[in-house]
Amino acid sequence: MLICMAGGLNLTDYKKLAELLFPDVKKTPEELEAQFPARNLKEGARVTRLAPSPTGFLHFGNLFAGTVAYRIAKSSDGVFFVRVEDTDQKRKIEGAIEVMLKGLETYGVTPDEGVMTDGSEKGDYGPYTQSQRKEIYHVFAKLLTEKGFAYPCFCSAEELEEIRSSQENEDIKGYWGKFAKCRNLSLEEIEENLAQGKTWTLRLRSPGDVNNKCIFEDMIRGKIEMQENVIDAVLLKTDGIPTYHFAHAVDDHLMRTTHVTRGDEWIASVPLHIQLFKLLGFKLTKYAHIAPIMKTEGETGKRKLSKRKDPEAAVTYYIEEGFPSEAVNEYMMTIMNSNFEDWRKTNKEADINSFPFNFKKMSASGALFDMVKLTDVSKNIISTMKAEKVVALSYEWAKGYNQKLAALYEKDMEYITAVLNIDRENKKPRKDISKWSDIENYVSYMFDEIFEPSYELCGNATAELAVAALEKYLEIFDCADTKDEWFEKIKSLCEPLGCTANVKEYKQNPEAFKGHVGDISTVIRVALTGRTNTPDLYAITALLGQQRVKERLQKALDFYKQ
RNA sequence: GGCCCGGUGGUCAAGCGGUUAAGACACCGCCCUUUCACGGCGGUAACACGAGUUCGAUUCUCGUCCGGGUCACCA
Repeated sequence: MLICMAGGLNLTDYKKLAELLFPDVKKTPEELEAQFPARNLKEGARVTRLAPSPTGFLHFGNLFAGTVAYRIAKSSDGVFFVRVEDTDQKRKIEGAIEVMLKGLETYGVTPDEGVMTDGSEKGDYGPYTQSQRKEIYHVFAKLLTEKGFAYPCFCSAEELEEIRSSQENEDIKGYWGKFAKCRNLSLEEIEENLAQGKTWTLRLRSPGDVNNKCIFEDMIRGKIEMQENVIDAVLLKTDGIPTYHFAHAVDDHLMRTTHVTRGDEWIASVPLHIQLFKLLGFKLTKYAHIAPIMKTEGETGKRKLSKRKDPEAAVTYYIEEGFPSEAVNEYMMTIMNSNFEDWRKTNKEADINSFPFNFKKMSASGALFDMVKLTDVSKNIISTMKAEKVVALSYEWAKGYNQKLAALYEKDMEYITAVLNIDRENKKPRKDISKWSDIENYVSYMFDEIFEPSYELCGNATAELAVAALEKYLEIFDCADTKDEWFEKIKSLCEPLGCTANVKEYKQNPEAFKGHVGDISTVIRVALTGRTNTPDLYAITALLGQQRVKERLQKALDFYKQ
C-alpha cells in the first residue's frame, strides 16, 4: 500500500497550502527558538513540569506526579514549572487552577515558574496556559504543513464514525493509510472545501511504517519497544486549538523541559510524540511514566483510585481529615521510592527534601493505596512533634473544619497545650493521634462541655468493686499529691478490697484475689474519663483539678450504686 | 481484538543466576507496664503457572493465565 508522504502535492503546493491555511502566521519557528532559548542551567539540571487540566479537582495522582516532578527538578538544581492544559474548552471551570495549585502548595509542591498559586504567571518561557498559546502552535502547524507533514481533514464526525466501524477486523484502527480520506486531497479540492466554509482539523501526515519499531528508554521502566506511529492524528482541532499531543511537543520543547513525568496511560502515545518531535526538528525529551495509585475493589480486584468512588482520591480529603502535610509527603515517598524507608531509618531527622530521589527506584506497577500505613506514618510524625506544634497545626485545621474544637482551643490555649503534652515529652511518646480530626475525641474528657461519661468497666473491675473503691478514694484523693503519693493512695485501696497492689503476685495466683491495682486504676480511670484507655492518669487528674475530679468520682459512684 | 506495561507474604517492597528470599505496615504471641498505648523480643505468611537455557533459576528465554493501559477534534 502507498503510505508515502507525497499525496498529490509537491513542495510548492505545500507552501501554498500552508499559506492558505495559516495566512495570519507571521512568526517563524526560528524566531520562537530564539525567543525561548535553551536554559542556562548547570550540567545535569533537570527541567520538569506538572501539566494539569483545570478541572478544579486535585487528584491524589496529580499530587503524586507533581511531587515526582518537583523532587526530580529540585534534586538537580533544575526548574519545576506548572503549565495549564486547558485546550479542552468543554472542561473549563472558573478558578479551578488556583484551587488545584493551593492543594499542591500545601504539600510543598511549589512551582519555580509557570502558573503560580495565585493564578499569575512567572517565567520567561510563557505563556504557560495553553489557551493563550494558539499563535505559537500555529507557527509549528504551518511549518509541518509546509513540509508536507500535515494536511487539513474535512471529515465529519459521521464520516469518522463510518471509518471506525469499517475497521472492526483491522489490527490498527484509526485514521491512517487508506482510511485517511483527506490525506491525498489535491490543492484544488482543499481550496474548494475551504471556499464552501467546511470546517477542518489539521492532521499529521504520518510517515510511519507499521513494520518499523519505535524504541525508547523510559526512565522508570527501561527500554520499551513499540510499533511506529502510523495514525494521522489530529494536531489542531476545528477551533484551531491543539490536541494534547501537538501541544506537548511544542510546549515541552519550547519550555525546554528535559524530563516529562506523567501517568503511564501516555505510554501508548509515545511513538506519536517521538514522531512529532522528530518531524518538528525538536530534541527529544526523556520520559518517565508513572504507575497510577490503585485501590482494592471487591475481593481481589484492583483499580485506579477513582474520583467518583473514592473520597481519598481527592487531595482535599487529607486536608479535611487533618493529616499533617508532612505525613502525606512521607507516606507518598514510601510508595514513590522503594529505598525511602531504609533511608529514613538512618536519617531520622533529615529533611525529606534531602532524600536522594531516584527514578530507578520507582515501581513500574501501581501501588495500592494503603490508608493503614498512612495512618501509621502520620502517628509517628505527630508523636515526635512538640505539643505547641500540635496545637498550632491542629488549631489551624480546626478553624476550617471543626469550629467546636477551635472554640475549645480559644478558651484556653495553655490548657489544651498541657492536655496534648501529656506523655509527649517521654522517650517513648504515645501515638494516639494520627490526624487532627482525632483530637476532639481524644481530648473530649478533658472538657466538661463535650465530655460524655461512660461507666463501662473491663477486666476484674466490677460495679461492686467500683463502689467500694470510689467511696474510699473520694475521701483520700488530693490533687496536691505528688505522683508517688497519688499512686500510693491507689495502692492502699487494694488490700481492704481483696485485691493486691502487686500485679506479679496477682498473675502468679489470680484465684487468690479479686483483682489487682490495675483494676482499681481502671475504676478510677473510667470514672474520670469514661474510657479504659488514656494516657497517664496522674497528669490527667492534675489538669482536671480537685473539684472536677471529685465531681466525676462522685457521679460515677452514684451510677454504680444504682 | 491489535499494541504496550506489569505479576515476590494481606499491603508496600529488597533481591536480578547459587540468599536460611531482607525490611516496613497489618496480624498473632511473649516481656515491660496502674490501663491503653509506646518500646523490646519472637512468630504466621510470598517468588502466578508450564516449558526451556543452565551444574543450578525468584532472577534469563518462550508460552499460558491474571491484572492494568491504550486504540477520540479528552487530557
